[in-house]
Amino acid sequence: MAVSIWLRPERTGRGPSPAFDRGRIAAAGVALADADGLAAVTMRAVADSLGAAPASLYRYVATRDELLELMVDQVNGDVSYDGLGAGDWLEDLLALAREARERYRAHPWLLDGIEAKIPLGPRATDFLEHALAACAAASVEPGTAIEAVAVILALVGALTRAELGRRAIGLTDSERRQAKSEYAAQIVKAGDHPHVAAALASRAAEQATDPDAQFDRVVTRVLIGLLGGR
Amino acid sequence: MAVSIWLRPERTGRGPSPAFDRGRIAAAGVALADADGLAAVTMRAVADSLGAAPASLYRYVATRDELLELMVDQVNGDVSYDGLGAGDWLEDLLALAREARERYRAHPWLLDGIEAKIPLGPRATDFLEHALAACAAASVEPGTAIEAVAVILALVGALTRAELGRRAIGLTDSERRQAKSEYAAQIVKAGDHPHVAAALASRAAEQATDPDAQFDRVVTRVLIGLLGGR
DNA sequence: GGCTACTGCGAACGACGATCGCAGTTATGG
DNA sequence: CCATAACTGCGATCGTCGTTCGCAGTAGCC
Repeated sequence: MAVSIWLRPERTGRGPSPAFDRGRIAAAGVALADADGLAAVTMRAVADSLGAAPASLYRYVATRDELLELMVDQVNGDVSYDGLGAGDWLEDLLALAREARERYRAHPWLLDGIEAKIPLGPRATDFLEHALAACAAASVEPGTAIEAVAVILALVGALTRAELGRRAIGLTDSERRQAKSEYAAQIVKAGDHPHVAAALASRAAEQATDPDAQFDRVVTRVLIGLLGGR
Repeated sequence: MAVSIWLRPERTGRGPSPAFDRGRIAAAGVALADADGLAAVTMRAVADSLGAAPASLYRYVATRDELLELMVDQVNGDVSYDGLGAGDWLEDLLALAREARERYRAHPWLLDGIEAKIPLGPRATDFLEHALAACAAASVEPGTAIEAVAVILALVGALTRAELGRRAIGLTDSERRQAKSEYAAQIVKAGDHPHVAAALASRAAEQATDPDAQFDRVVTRVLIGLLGGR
């Protein structure tokens, strides 16, 4: 029950051939989100833009969240991997970063979230003030300081998210997490994506290592790299 | 019309004294979100947990999004700034990063978003595979490689978000963005938060500089710092 | 050719965010 | 001191949303 959409095969079998497929539905959703934001992606709107009835979508997608998952994956496909592996790794990663930036620029709704905008509430401003004061002590040019703080906050968010996600992959928490875990297992079994499989395996093994020490190490490295060595 | 909640004064004046205040409402929302996720934060649920009717909340908050804004700011207040400025800037920033991590750990819904979980769709796996291959070329230990990729993606997201936010602060886009801009102007005028004011001002001025070059510079620095120099 | 597993979908349900107007309450000003 | 004005909480309600159910039609399988 509630298995991940990537493990469920696309339509095949006995009845009449389906009018659409996951790709077309995802594309319709992406078009709506690009035009009017994530909130405009309602089941009715997607169905309308496809010339179908709302209820029909549920033949392809179990829930709206799955539709969003389809949209994210669709957008993740707009990446060119040409010319990778020719130069050094730094160039490769920079190129991938640029690709990711293009993705976010073209589809800003990917960044939609509760902390999406630059945080500017009163207490957030307090935090920002202290962080910028520390940056000033590092004699960072003020123009890039606020960028640096944004990087730090995103970095912390990513590490925390990774930490929470690690538990999700390792342990069987809720059903939904277990579904994700099953898909990860299938990636490992499939054999393509060897690096991803290795990372997932080592991630499960590394579960015992101290995440706090790793956190400090990563943050320190990034800060030194970003703001200059001591 | 549609002015930011931080510019609107909390209740005062003639009528009967209000039963709650923004702080209590925000706390109720945070409690619900901590317990059952962001989706559990409905106007009815918050009102119920406060012993009030749903319609009453709209005396304190114009919309549900404003309630979420209140919640985020409330949570941003759970930060200790003690001992800052004593050591060097690196220690200060690391301490602030740890504070932020505690915040995310205590309130995981802050990280809720469309790309919140570790992306594991088929096309996302392709991207991950290429990025991890580049990390392998840099001879990063596989356990931290996937962490590094998460950092890179978050970094790109933050920079892009900052880029989009920069336009929002500088230009008068929609009404909502303009409201944020007005609050930024008030921060500058108020005089406390001098570093934030300076950053906002320089950000407006720096609008003409090439964001792409800055992007490459920041990403390169972080990558070198994170994965080792060449 | 009948059985079976599919198809799209009309109609409906419950929950949600938000609005409106009303009765009650309190500070203010003449 | 009281009338007025500006607030209060809130019952009732509206439109929209995600989702479900059952039905009529269709295509492959034995």
